[in-house]
Amino acid sequence: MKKLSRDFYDRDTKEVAQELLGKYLVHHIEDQIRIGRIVETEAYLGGKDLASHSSRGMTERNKIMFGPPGYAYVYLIYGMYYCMNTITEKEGIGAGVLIRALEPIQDIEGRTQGPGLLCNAMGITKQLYGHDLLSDNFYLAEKENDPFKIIKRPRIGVDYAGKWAQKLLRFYIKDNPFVSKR
DNA sequence: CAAATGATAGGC
DNA sequence: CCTATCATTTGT
Repeated sequence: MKKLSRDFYDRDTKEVAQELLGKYLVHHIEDQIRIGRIVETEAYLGGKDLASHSSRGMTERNKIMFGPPGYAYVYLIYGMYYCMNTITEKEGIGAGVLIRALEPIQDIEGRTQGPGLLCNAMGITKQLYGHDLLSDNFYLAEKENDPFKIIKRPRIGVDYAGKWAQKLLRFYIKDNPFVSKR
């Protein structure tokens, strides 16, 4: 499988979010290789996007978002679940793409239809915070040639973000059963 | 609909 | 320093 290059992430966040659909998330754990196909993403912009952690400036938690593209931003939410993002665009922007759902491909146990569940099933924890996605044990890989239709919807669970909550920054593969409900 | 559960951002 | 809040999930 072909690893995605740094250049892939160094582009407009909305484009990266859409093109991430269908690609593979690969995590080597000891002698296992866990692989999931990305079926749902959300774009989190830098600057004024109130739904993004980066909208209130750089903090101890989100500073990795302001770094160079192609790194993982993993954080704990609601005290019990991890969420994983990939950093996009140039250093200093603070943008990224949240991986919301995966289709299990290999060595995956449990459900993957939701940001918290998928991290659990993939074995993603905060030890992968700031991890380079071009490394050998944790990376994203190119998709096979199989076409699908992309649906655009408002993001989920970000009602507090005012008008930003209604923007069409959530993307998923049409008719894929592994996309999260709601 | 509410609880579980802990890091953290922002107010004091 | 304190505490309301949160890019969630599950069960009643």
